[in-house]
Amino acid sequence: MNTFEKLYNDLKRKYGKPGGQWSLWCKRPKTKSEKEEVVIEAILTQRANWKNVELALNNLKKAKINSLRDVYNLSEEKLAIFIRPSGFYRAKANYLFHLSEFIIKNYGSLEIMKKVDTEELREQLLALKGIGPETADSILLYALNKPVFVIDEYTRRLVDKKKLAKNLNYDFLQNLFEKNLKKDYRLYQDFHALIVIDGKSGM
DNA sequence: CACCAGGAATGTA
DNA sequence: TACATTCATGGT
Repeated sequence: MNTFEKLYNDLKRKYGKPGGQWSLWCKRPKTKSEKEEVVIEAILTQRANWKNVELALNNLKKAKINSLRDVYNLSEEKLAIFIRPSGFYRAKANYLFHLSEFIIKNYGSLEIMKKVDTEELREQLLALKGIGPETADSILLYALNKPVFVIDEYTRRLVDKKKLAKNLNYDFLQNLFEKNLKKDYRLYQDFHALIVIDGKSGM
């Protein structure tokens, strides 16, 4: 067992199955609706406190906006009002609207989108405004069950602290984790969640 | 009251 | 390539 597999086992032993905010993202299998919720949350959670994401999500649910198609049928202005608590709301409304438009118009559903090659999907997502590597990979991993390892600030801190690498570049770290782990989306989902949970628990 | 959270785009040198 | 700034709300 290598360093990365050991690290996963340690975190798993310490925190168990990822809960709280992660119970949905790490749920398997997810319903169609749950996958779409993950896509929406992937945008809302950018540089935001999860509590604020929940407030925004509740606003959407109260307004019966539960799908990407619902989002696409809204105006950006109305969307912005609902997601206001998540911060950067004008920018996020714009990002989320265009992401929904992209998925609905090009694929119609996440189930059909999932059939496309992972690298191609990643390129397409990265071409959209407001979607960088972490958000793109979060959507691929948690909404489409594609085996791509998500890198974030907590991952960088952990890699730095454990001295697993000196280069903290996104693509480098992603490749580092992927080449040292079994290519399994379930492992990637839980591992990344545990890294964030561990990072937030102080220390 | 100051600080900051699952980022990403834009501007400057 | 490498930083600095901007976007914004609500929790602590």
